[in-house]
Amino acid sequence: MSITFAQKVYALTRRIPKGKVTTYSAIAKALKIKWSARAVGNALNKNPFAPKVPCHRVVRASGEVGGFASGPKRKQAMLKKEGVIITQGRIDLNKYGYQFKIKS
DNA sequence: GTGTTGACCACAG
DNA sequence: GCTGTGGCCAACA
Repeated sequence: MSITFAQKVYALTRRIPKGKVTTYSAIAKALKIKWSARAVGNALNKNPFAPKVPCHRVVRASGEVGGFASGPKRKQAMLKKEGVIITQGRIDLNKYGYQFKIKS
């Protein structure tokens, strides 16, 4: 059984440290498909690993929480609980923006 | 196999 | 800052 794109997304999402957030683009980049954040969102949307994969830690490149299955409100509250300060529905990617290690 | 949809991003105006 | 356009990917009908 080969590792699929979605599997990689889940693996990386699970890797996100607490109190930090990442963007779909960041994950896409880590997967070498930076031009396809859509596929990342699609994989997370299905999110078969719902409780295992902290999809709420994944936000848009603009810092907006974007959309979530259980409602963005729900995710924002959780992020805030983790220590992420959200302002006007946005997250300071400058401070909480987590970046995956990308091999050259 | 084709067409549409989707939790998107980047660029131009 | 917003709108419109083009683009890639995966999954579903």
